[in-house]
Amino acid sequence: MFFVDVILPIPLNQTFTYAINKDEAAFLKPGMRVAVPFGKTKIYTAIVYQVHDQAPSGYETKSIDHILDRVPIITNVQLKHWKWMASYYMCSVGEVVRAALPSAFLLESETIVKLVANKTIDQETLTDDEFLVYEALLQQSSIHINGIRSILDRKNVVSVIQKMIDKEIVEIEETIYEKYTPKLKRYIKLAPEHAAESELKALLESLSRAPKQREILMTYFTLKSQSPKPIEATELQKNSNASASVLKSLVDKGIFEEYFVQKDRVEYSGQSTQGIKTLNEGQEEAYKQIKTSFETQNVVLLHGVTSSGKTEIYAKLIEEAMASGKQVLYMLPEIALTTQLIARLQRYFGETVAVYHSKYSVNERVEVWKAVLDQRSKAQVIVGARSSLFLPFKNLGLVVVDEEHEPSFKQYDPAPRYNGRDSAIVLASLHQCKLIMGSATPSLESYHNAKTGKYGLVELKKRYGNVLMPAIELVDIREKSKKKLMTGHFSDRLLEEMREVLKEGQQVILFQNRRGYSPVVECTTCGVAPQCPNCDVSLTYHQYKNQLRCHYCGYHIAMMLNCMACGSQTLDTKGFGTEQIETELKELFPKNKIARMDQDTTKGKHAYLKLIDALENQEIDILVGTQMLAKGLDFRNIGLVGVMNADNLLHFPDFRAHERSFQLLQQVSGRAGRTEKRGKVLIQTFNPYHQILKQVSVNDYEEMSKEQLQERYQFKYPPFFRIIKIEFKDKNLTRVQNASFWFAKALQSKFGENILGPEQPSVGRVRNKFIFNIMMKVPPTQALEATKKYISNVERSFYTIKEFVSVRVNLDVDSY
DNA sequence: AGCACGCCGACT
DNA sequence: GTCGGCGTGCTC
Repeated sequence: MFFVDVILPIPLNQTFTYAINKDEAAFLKPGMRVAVPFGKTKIYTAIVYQVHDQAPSGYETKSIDHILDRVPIITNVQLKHWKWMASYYMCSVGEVVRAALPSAFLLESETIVKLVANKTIDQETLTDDEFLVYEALLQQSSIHINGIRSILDRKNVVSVIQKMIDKEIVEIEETIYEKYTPKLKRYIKLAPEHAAESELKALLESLSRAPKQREILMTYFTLKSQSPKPIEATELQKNSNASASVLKSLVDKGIFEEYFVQKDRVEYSGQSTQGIKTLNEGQEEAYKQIKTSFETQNVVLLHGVTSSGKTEIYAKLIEEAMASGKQVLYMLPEIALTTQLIARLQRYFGETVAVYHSKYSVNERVEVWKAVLDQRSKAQVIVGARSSLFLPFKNLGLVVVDEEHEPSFKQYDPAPRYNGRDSAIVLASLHQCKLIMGSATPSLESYHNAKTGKYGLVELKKRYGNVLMPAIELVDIREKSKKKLMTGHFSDRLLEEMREVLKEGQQVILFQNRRGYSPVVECTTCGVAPQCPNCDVSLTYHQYKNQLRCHYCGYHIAMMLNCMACGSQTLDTKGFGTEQIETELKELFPKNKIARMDQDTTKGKHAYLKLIDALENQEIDILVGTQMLAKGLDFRNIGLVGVMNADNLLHFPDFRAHERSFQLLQQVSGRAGRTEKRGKVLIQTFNPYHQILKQVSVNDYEEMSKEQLQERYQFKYPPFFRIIKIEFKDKNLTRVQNASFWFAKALQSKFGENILGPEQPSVGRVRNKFIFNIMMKVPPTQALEATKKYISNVERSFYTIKEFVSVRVNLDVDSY
């Protein structure tokens, strides 16, 4: 008897054991997929973890349904890495698998309904619903359960089908189908019986009365003589100017044969068009330092000011890793925002660059996966967002983590709540390769790690081409408004500078942070603001659709005319988002072209690119935008960057608010003046004496980090203490309250004052579920393993309490 | 997490 | 009297 332990993509922290026969046992290897029955009805895709002959006790094993792969699609290193992630981030391996595999690899069974064969049915005995199903099945032979839902136009169709099963009219079947459909290219060749030279003349004569077909045939021979490569159907059609039907008739006649070859979607057909730029002196020096550092360190932090040319240094390192035939992973925070960078890498490395991230279609992702697995040269360099670290690398030679400080490397909502940068470090160590991370404003954790010798540290303080850092000026808008020098949200200084820059034909970027400060609608009579019915937040106003929307659950309604509370028509849009700035700008600068970049205007697939292009082609004079503007955009002609209001950044209730503000302001400032002319940055604030703003204005990262790290130390925050967040969710307020207090008490008995809360977060209810959080600070001396184990134990006894079984507990390790 | 089983209120 | 609400418990 043989058995296989498999991992199922579900949040249960265990493997499941199935029976297999001897042949299967010899064939199955860890990392292959099998389809297994699970529970009463479902069939799931599972990952083989190990094959053995130890019969489990205590339950009957089921047999596997069938094998889905011929070779493992997951490597042993991946399984190791995923196990580490599951244990470090306190989730099940199944949850990691779910996040890691392209969904096309994880098929689930679907219920299919069919008529029972050869049965006469007395239609009189059917109810209306049953008749509809019956009639539909006469047409289509089998229907998907969702299809029946739409036929009957109701959600609960199971009972109807159950009745029909009882009456023996229909039967059901669980089938899994392959979601992945490789894209095929159609090729044409001459049928073998006509291939002989002697046949040719006869063939052409036979077509004398079909000039179009003859034409195609002639074109075929022309193409064939030009190059020996296979001839594509579309190519043939295009060259002979024929329609698809003419070609088809030749195929039907048996003169041509068509055949299909799998085409890979993800290909960049271009060659590398230019070598890597020669490094300048500063870059060369940094490069050498990195190399030296790599001799003793596995991780090196490259701290280089904005526009200092970090990418070229990465490129040089990548080139080197590639030269020894190794794979390279280049991780970025938000791939959609970096088309510029991808284009650059493709110029350097041509078709060896493949892009991978969650917004690609499932099929594209499967193809990249397979290309990496087979170590194909066209996926030697992978550029991707955090999920690209799940790819099946076999021969990883270098990992680059660009914009290392970006918060979007952390996944918050569904488990695994992992940090892409940190997980990449573990990945690199499993592959015994080096990792270079870079940023203009490193995260304090990484900087601290570098300063204390855990990572190597290389600094690059000069901008490329010795362009000067922009001049940063703080504008006190409290004083300005006292002196009546504000026009809407614009100070006289900002307007002055804008006019100046525009006059010189340069462009302006205005930055309006939205987080925590949205355009809320309020009634000026009774002071009531419309709330989301499902979440504890005010709805925000979206001008371009004239809607009120909830950022948390997506709820939206049309903007009302009358206040819902008092009925008066005195609703006013308060606060100021990008829309309002845009409106003001249109009045202030009627002659200039103004555009806006935020979640609203970049919804469509290419909307973002269009905006970037327009900005690059100088079709936009002033661009107003949110956070998005801060991320790695490289424009030549920005003379001025204006920050509308720096205060709402600084006052965000989070221990990282100061660090984040510094990073954001520094990054936005970096958009200004990337050419010879020195750029200018104006930061409007109510509090120009704030430490962080002063540090931003003189570019003093060093001072900022020193001061912030001191505070972190004093208040027991990372990088000195770890933070584990425990989140409780339930639709009953009292229940979550009780649950979180119970949990906190259990932890306090062991960890005392290092347990904070429970507290209701600033948005206390989302999608009709109430939320409470406990924060746990883990001192550096406290063993992390043991701490996690303790939490798990508390969680286990927590769930034995009846009242709490419905409460969801989410653990978030390093929740920052 | 799903998903089926099972026990109580509002309709034919 | 049924339908269908969601509490409870299990999945190799």
